[in-house]
Amino acid sequence: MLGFTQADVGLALGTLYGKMFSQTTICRFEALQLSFKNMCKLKPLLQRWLNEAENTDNMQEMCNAEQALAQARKRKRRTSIETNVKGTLESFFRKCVKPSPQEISQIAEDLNLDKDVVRVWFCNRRQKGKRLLLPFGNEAEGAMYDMNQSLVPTGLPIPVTSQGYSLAPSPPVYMPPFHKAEMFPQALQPGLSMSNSSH
DNA sequence: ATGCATGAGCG
DNA sequence: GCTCATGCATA
Repeated sequence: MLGFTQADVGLALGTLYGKMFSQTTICRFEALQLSFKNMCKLKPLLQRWLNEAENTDNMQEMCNAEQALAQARKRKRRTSIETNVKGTLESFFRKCVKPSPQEISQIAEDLNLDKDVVRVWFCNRRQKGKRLLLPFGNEAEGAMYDMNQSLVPTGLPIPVTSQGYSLAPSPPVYMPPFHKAEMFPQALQPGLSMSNSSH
């Protein structure tokens, strides 16, 4: 509504509070795709920015990129994994969310991929499953990760394989007492939705 | 908007 | 090596 892009906002947060953020992070914030903790941390900053943006005329300055794109080409190039290979990785993931280094090597060999690519894939896959689904343990996946006994003081027997991951997550006896709308009400208010109204 | 990657921090 | 916050590069 205010005519700012996600990149604009990320940049403005930098000149405004010192800490800059990328378009990616702003996007993921809007889509509620960050961890709960991460969302809580960023919300106040974005809240403040929004107040500023609504009550200020001259904000354009802050949103002008003057980034020094003098990046040394050190970063590894993004490897693109074929969709059928991704499917195979997914099936491995369903069997075991946290394979041992040996198992990773085995999988990497089977799929003709670099060991580190497979390792990072599993890291990212776990993170992806965790960030959104954990708070709303309805669709099974999120609860699969850190089933610490500390959450279940009754000492329920949780089946765990020799690798240390649980195969059959017993239904959480502690239903999270909150919902999306209660956590980030402003994200659902029609007046604040930032859907692109152009093109 | 999202996939693969980096790096800090923690054992 | 893992998690977690974060982002470059690309779909």
